[in-house]
Amino acid sequence: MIDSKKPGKSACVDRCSPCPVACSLDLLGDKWTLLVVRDLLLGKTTYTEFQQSPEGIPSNILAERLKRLLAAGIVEKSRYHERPVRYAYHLTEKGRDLGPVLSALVDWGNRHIPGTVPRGQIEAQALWLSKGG
Amino acid sequence: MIDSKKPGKSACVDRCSPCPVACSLDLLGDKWTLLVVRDLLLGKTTYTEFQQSPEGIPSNILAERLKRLLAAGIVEKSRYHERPVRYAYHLTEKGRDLGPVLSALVDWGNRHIPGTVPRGQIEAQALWLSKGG
DNA sequence: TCAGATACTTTCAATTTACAAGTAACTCAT
DNA sequence: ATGAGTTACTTGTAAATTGAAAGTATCTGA
Repeated sequence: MIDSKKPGKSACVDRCSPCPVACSLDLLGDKWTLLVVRDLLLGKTTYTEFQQSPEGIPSNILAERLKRLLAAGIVEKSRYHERPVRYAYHLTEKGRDLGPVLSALVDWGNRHIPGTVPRGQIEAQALWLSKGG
Repeated sequence: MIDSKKPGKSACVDRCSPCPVACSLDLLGDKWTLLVVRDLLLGKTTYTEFQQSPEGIPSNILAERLKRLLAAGIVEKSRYHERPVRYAYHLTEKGRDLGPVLSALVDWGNRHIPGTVPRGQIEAQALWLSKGG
């Protein structure tokens, strides 16, 4: 493993609210971060795989988000191949614990946004959804 | 009720991904939107109440987010008093269905961000959490 | 008539994002 | 051994979004 997290005794960095929702959103509240987590939960591991997702995350944003998730202890990075150097990203336990959040978003989207691919079809690909909700 | 939603046959406006997570995040994926939903779930109803939350949402952002939530059919607005005109915002069923998403964020925050106020203490104020998770 | 409350809107500097292109290290085919 | 291709990024820059502050409109009550 290459990067590590700092324990940090107290909570909310940006906003200094005591609310767990506010604190979580400081880290996760944007259009891209949870999509990277989704990809990781779906079993993707490399920079290129994340880039190839249908939403088309910009490269600089992806790099920045991976750094933040790494710093937050939500993902970890490892070299899975030397010469040429290749990296794999994986969720930590903290990251896997976001399963229920993603799961709730899938359910809400399925119920209220017509045309979204149903939970069952995602389940076929993913491991987390079966136990996530 | 003052504003209304358009049904709209298909789904994802911005990104045109079929993923329910991506579509949900197009609407909800930022630092403030879900905090307004949280306040609504906690029983707050007026513009001023939202502004008074400890996170201190900027006034222009609040106005814009309320418009978006209104347009998306997540909240509805009503006059609860004439002369002086006073407005109350409430969640629609679509909005109340975000309860599990917020609930999952509370659980994740409580588990992984030290110093956040525990679910039990929020439950005391809110109705949604007891059945939301 | 004048301070105070509610519900916003406007202005503008600063930050963030998106898009495109570039870089560095290495492989493999010719 | 040269040159195209792959992976994993970084850099530059224009455009969009945000944040902080101030302003506007309407009404109340002293």
